Amino acid sequence: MATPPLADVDPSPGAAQTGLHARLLEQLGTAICSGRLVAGSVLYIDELVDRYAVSRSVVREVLRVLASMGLVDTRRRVGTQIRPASSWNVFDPQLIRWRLASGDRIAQLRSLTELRTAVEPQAASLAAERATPDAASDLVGLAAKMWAAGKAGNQDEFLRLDIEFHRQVLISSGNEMFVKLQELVAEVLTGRHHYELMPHHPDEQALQHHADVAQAILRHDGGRAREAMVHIMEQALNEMKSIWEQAGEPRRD
Amino acid sequence: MATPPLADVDPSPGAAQTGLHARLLEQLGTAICSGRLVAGSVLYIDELVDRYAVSRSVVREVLRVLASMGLVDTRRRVGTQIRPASSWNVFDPQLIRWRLASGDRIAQLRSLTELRTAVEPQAASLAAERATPDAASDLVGLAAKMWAAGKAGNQDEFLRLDIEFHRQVLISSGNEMFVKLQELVAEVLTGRHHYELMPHHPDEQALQHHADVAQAILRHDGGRAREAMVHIMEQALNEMKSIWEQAGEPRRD
DNA sequence: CTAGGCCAATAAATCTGACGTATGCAAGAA
DNA sequence: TTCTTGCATACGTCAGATTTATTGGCCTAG
Repeated sequence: MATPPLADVDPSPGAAQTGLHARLLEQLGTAICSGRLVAGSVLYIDELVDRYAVSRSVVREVLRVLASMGLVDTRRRVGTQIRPASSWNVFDPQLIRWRLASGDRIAQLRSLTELRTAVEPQAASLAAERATPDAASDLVGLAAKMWAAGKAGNQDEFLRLDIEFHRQVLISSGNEMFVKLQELVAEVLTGRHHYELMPHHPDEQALQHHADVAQAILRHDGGRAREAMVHIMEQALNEMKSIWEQAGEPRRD
Repeated sequence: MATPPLADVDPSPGAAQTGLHARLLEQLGTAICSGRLVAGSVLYIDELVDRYAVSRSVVREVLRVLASMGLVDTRRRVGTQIRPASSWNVFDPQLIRWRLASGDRIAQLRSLTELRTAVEPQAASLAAERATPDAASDLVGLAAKMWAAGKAGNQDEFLRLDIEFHRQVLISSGNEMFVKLQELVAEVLTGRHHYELMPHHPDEQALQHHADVAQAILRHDGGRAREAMVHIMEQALNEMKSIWEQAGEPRRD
């Protein structure tokens, strides 16, 4: 009932979305994630065809994708039912973006950060075992550049290097799932979703910890690499906490 | 060229697959994951329509789903291109199942286990902070039952309780992503995918560690909960290692 | 000979109408 | 009350047509 009327000639919400499929997917995906479409409620193909003025092909293809994400469940003679959040594939990048853009933003940010906190120390430890000498040297170099950028107060450059550093560590861990996870985190940190992000203070300690991680990996010292990374994560976790502890106020959508 | 001819009247590979959509999705998904369809190679809708004797609707809907998983990329005037493994959404449950059934089985098992090793200690720590008294008591009860089943040598029951125990810990962590992760792990452990799995020896130490985790959570002692869970993970990791270190032999597909 | 813009071939994107099919629900029988 | 049967329904699948974006070649101007 509270669903938007149509999206025929809507140019695009934030970033340009080309193609009817992508646009309808975005519409329905965000509607479900935001809770505008309540779990248990039912959609009908013909109804969507009318409401959004697109063909059945488009609607059906979108519903198939949403079903593969666990957002909906379509059955004969019943229609397409919205599934509860517990059924969603919360690791789907697309779904994560929708949730970050919705009211679940804080919860999603928290889940992702906690996951990162768990994974990166383990990744650092594995990297110490598996990193090639070249990769380890690159890490040491990156840490040095971070130090320079931090001292110079160059925040943009620092953020870029920071992300690159963590990416290299996760790649060196040799675990493809860790790498994919980092891509998600990087997207959030880059502010590609521009929600009020932390200023990202590079302080003395953080710089030292990054250097420690690089050194430990170079020396194949998994224990120290993990330990240093834990400290980095604690700091990141605290920064995030300051965000979501003050965040309880409502937002536009 | 090496792709199978058709799947029109193929009943089902392992488990019953109902509907043309599900069957074609399975076919293409496993073909890509197994490497039979090489990254970079191109498929055409009409070609698939002919080869599998299904309508364009079915093919298009399947390709949309595969695209949302990052397995393929379909562009106008070009066709549908198989994407490299680095682009895949390796957290998609469906994709994980395909990979577990393919030649990537060992690598997938390793990635998932390493991820689990990283996550569960963190989850135990968070659970110690957040678990309700009821949930914590249940955990203690579960640990006790595990002890009993372990002593009695009841392996099936032990496995069931083991999975339930870890599920409860992850649920109590309050992190939805952790829970989803556990669902994947449980699926593998249950042997629902029946690949030769470890015998799963419940030894004295493992039993003690589970009890320790439960006790620590009950007392809100995050540090000890994490520590005990680390021990459990080390043991699980070693069991897994014994699998993939001896596994280098070729398989049917 | 190179760079930039025009044009046609192509394969996906979208639309449309029809028919098949499983299935939830209710009416009727035991 | 319970079970069976039949029907209405909304998705599943099919077939064909049309539109549209893109690619790569071709041509002209520099």
